Amino acid sequence: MDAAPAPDAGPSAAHDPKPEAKARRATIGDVAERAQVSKSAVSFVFNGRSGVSEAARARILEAARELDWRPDSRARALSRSRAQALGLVVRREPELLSTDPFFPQFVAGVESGLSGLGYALVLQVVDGEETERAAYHQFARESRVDGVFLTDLRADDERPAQLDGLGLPYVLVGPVPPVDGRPRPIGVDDEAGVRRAVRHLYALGHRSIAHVAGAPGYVHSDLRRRAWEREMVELGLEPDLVVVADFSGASGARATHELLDLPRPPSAIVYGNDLMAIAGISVATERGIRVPHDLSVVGFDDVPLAAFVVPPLTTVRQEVIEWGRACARTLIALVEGREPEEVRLPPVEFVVRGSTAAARHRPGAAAGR
Amino acid sequence: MDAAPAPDAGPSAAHDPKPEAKARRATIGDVAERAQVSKSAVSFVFNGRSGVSEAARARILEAARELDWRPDSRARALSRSRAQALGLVVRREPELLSTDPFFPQFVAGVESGLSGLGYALVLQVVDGEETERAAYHQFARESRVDGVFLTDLRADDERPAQLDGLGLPYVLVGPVPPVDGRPRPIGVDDEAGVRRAVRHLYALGHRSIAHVAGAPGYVHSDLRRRAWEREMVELGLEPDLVVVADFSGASGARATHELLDLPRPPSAIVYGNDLMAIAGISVATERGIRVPHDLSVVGFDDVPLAAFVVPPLTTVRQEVIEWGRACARTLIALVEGREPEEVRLPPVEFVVRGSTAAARHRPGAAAGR
DNA sequence: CTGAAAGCGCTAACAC
DNA sequence: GTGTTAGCGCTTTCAG
Repeated sequence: MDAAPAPDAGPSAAHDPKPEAKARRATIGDVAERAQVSKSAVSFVFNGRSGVSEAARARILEAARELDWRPDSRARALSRSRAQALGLVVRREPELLSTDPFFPQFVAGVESGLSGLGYALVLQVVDGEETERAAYHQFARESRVDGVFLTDLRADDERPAQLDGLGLPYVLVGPVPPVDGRPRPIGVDDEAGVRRAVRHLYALGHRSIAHVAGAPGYVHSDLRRRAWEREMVELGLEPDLVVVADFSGASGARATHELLDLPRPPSAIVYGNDLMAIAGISVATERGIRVPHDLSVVGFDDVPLAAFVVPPLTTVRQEVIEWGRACARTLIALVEGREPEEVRLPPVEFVVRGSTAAARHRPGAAAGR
Repeated sequence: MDAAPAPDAGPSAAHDPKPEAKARRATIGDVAERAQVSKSAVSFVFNGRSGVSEAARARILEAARELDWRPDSRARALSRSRAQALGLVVRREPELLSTDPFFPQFVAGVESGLSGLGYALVLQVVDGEETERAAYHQFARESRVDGVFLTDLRADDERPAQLDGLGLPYVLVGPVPPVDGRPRPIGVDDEAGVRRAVRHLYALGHRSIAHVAGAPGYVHSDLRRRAWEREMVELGLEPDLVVVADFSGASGARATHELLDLPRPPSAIVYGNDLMAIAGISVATERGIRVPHDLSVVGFDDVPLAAFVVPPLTTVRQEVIEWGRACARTLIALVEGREPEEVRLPPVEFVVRGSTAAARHRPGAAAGR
């Protein structure tokens, strides 16, 4: 208590970051001066433009290093009329947020696509349609970002039209059917994954294969459901055992009960995601139905836990990180007015683990022919 | 091939957002003109400062609405010398990224704390120490953000010192012991959760309680481990059964094998997180050891799946969203030079499910006394 | 209470 | 090749 006006007053959570290093941050002018060149020369060097002699260039780089100077992103953004940032608006129900394997992986992929290109990723989490719309509006009107990723597309999604109106470039992320006049969507082939799952079960002798669908209205839920339907039909089976759930564990449990309560329960279930599948296994086990002996189960996503539940989950895996990277690169090309490279993503992978097995012949079950 | 220089050339994923609406975005000048006032009047209104008559104020708001104008964040950032953005650098190994329930929830919480305050969240995912350091450096030197969240603190973490050097404000996120001269950390009481888990098992008659620790070097891993140790000692038990893992499912499985291979395997295991615990259950089951009949298991995190595995996992839950919100508010106060409010987070919750049960008296097991 | 004017730090024409 | 200069759109003194 002897240091008079103590610079650090009070036991707060605050942290005052000016011990004395409040020395004005270097600017492009300082660098130019130190390197004996004009500001534009410095600018040119840091923007990869020609027109600076090798000698000057070396001095500039050296001066910048000595001053630890980097172009101020705010000033740069203002004068280039570009934010140098890309936006991602995530709309999620609380329960799904921390379960969804997509979001973190996608973000990681996007980052790796952005890396070194001078773009930042601006994230916004919203909880409803209204706030979602407002988020895009704000991104655009405040020039926070130069473009956005559109994920979790819904049937009749209004966001593409909204963004067109706002003049904000975007990439459609997901297994979305292309629409003329719209940017081509970037996504993996969910359909192929589901079809392989159904065929796999068929090959194991299953003829009564149910589907627990994800939240309706989302393109990826509906697509997975239709893929199941189509494959069933192609195999000559009736696609009648479907329960609509919402991707949550609770809904998966509920749907499973519903299916198992049927007079003729299915011998296999294809779930719209792993979370529902794992909940389904839990429900079956609880009811004394052994997986995979009495019931085969397939998930979708291949969450890291999938390999560690009992029994290990047979599921469909996508390379989400790769996917995010491709989206980032495409969006950058887009906002910079360049032609994006053709995107070619690895196909989905069908991962067979312990939750699927040969169908047991149950008397009374709808066996083949 | 007849439309000469077609404005939309090629079947690309690109999307050109200028159908004609390239109408120059409104600026503060347009609003001022329309409202018959000066630019500063508009600025004052949008910054909540007094000095504008009610009439003028109303006209300004009306004009802004008509023009759909919002202050340009880039220009505002430049003139206020503030980015109006907060940064989060996430360093994660690929496998853990999509499993970790913390990250998405924390982000959601931060967003809800930011909401309406005009700050954006800038995210960066990095994969190593070097890129991590570079990320903070870049955030600071380019003035991308006004402050950052520091998560996943490590013992002897160099980031606080780095950020002090860079003059970038931060909040420490986690169950970190406070250090004088540093901003007070914001976190929940991991220790209490682990201690409750151990006491719970003790009350069930377990005397041989092992711990599978998370990645060493992280404050939260070490804290959980020490909490287990301390509680064991207080209960008069020997804290000798500990295996160091790394939070991944694979490591949890390995650690579990190791413990079960012991001549006198534990009757209960407290894991550093749910993922390892679930992998542990899987391993035990595989080996013919029934959970909870032969082995009790406790996790940490309460991932959404925890309730749906077989058996449902007894675990410790934290209110991560609430936590993120508090961090956001504190950091904003910090960067704005205000005194942050005292943070009071809800205590951890111990969730008892089906993976713990009374200890079975095994002959030869180290029973009480 | 209102208006004019000087920046914020950088980019990009445009002369030299 | 290199330097000069005028903005980018907003905030914020400082006169009126």
